[in-house]
Amino acid sequence: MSVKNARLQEVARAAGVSYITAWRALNDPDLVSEKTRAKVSRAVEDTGYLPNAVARSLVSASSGVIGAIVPTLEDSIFADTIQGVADVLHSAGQELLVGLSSYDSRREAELIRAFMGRQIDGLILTGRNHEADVQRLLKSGRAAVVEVWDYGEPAIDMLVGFSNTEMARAVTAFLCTKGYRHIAFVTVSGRRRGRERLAGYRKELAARNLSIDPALEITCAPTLSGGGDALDHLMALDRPPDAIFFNGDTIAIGAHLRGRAKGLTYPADVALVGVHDLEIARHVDPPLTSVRIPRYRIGEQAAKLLLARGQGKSDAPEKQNLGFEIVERGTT
Amino acid sequence: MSVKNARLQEVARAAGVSYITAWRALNDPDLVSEKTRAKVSRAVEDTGYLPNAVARSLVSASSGVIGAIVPTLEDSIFADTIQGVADVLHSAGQELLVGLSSYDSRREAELIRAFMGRQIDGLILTGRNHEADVQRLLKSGRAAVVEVWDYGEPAIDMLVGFSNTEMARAVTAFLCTKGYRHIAFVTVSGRRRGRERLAGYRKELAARNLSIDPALEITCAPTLSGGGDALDHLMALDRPPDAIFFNGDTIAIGAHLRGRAKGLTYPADVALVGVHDLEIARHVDPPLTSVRIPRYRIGEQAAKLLLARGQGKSDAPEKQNLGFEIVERGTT
DNA sequence: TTGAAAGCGCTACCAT
DNA sequence: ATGGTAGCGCTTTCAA
Repeated sequence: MSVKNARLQEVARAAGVSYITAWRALNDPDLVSEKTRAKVSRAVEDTGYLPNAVARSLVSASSGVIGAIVPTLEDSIFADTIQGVADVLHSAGQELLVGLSSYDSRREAELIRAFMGRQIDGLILTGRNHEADVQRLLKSGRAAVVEVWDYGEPAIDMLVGFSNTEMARAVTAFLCTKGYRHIAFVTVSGRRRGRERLAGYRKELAARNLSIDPALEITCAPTLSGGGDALDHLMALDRPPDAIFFNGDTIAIGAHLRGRAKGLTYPADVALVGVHDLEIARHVDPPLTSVRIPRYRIGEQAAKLLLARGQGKSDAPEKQNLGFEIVERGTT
Repeated sequence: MSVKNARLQEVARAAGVSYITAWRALNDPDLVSEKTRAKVSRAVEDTGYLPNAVARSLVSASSGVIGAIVPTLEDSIFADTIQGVADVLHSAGQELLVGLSSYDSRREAELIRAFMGRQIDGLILTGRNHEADVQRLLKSGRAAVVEVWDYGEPAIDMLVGFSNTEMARAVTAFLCTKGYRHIAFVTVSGRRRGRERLAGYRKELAARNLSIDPALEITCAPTLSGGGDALDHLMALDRPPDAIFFNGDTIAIGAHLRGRAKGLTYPADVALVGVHDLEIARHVDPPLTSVRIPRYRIGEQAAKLLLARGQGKSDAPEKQNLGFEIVERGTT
């Protein structure tokens, strides 16, 4: 059963040509006569030869592999980004090594080291917060690095995303403009991005001289139920919010459905905003106001930057702020 | 900026020991004196040495990498399986190469060849339908293979999943038992799994002497809107169905929301069943009857089989039927 | 406990 | 148009 792969040497023997000729027939066919080429490709068929990309990587010091590290694939958010990366890499014949950090920067660091040891050509990292130990490695230039999802300073090298702080400010400003004054902010526990957005929310309230009420800043589980629970909690306060900014559509939709079941009306009883603009946001009743984030494009662009860098097209650090868009619907 | 990685030779020099001693200090530390070990690990620090896993793979003929090919990450279905795979592999220090086939078996074949050329230790494939050209390669034993998601015959080697045909039969039988007699089946266009399930649905209807009405077998887009459109279409028929079996919760939920907006009542006007038991199924009103599929566990088990095979723990083909469970809720 | 050297399969540079 | 060979960085076998 377990058969060792034929090497190019075997192919050459089977074709009755020298090793180097067989090599050229495959890698530089113009330098080889028609007849020889035919013999070699028959021999390839017969032997079931498949080039050993590991040996190639060793000598060429470039692996044709890109690494991408995201926190999780369990919500579709980062999965969409990975899909974008994979689609671009496929067209360039590059492979994709995926690492899941579970929002743990130590685990991320392990993955970075493991990937670097495999001579990856490029690395895509989620966020700009990485363990101190790996900073030197990341900046060593052994692999091109793109940080994604969080546009800001400082960056290791290339950067593709949008500003979380700006986004949270913009949403808060939007709600204020609509007349809401007592705005809650709900985030998923233990995630850094939530903290950055919280800062934006606070900044905007401060800029408008609105008070920051700690009772309105809460966390919940990253599920529909979690969002529902957050809504229950907030609406039971002595002074419930008139608007709730959910840091994610999943929890926003969870709240929406829970509230509807309890007889709440949006936005009369309370206004709701989510983030990500998942398809479901358009399909609940009333549809959910949300923020469109270019999840797939972030991945696409990151991969394109890596490919361009690989071809030496650019050596200057590239930074792309892809922005976001508030999509106003019935819940506000 | 771009600095070449230190080789073990440099480390040895910096530590003032021979190459092989440095090697042993890192890979077989018991064979080396305490003092030497300390010197070497200091030298590793100083040089920023990171072992070259590519060179290791070349000589050891084993890469420490597993490949997994799924159709897409765009619905969370396969993303959950990948997450399961990654979680298991992480604990074993193996890396994960991900390939997305877009439901295209030629693209899958390309990915298989590319992955095999990289000397992967194991390969996880979605489904049992693979291009003829790669069958030989898959059976060559160069990498351990697990097919996932579709339990049945024949299999290349190992197998983890559940029977699509049985699942569709069981759902159809469940609906018949509840008294429904005019059951529609909605599947997403162009996906093989849908066809297998269609066969199960037909088989069960035939077994009960219920007529198979081609007008009730339709396809739709893989979105909430697609499901809504399917509902509209079916309910506008001269003789609309009394129950609809949606091959996926996304389209089922889309139909559910569309129907509610039009004033339909479930199950009085029509019964709905989905597949996958996404969290949202429990949160719509009335909650959606669905089929629980062990998506994450499929990935976990597949990875575990691969690891066990790698350690030579088993060489017999392993097949695991993880089953499914109909979760009855308010829409039936 | 330490050392020397062959070789994994390929690419690239030297030839003829 | 075809051929020989050094060497990528590591693991492993044989020796001391």
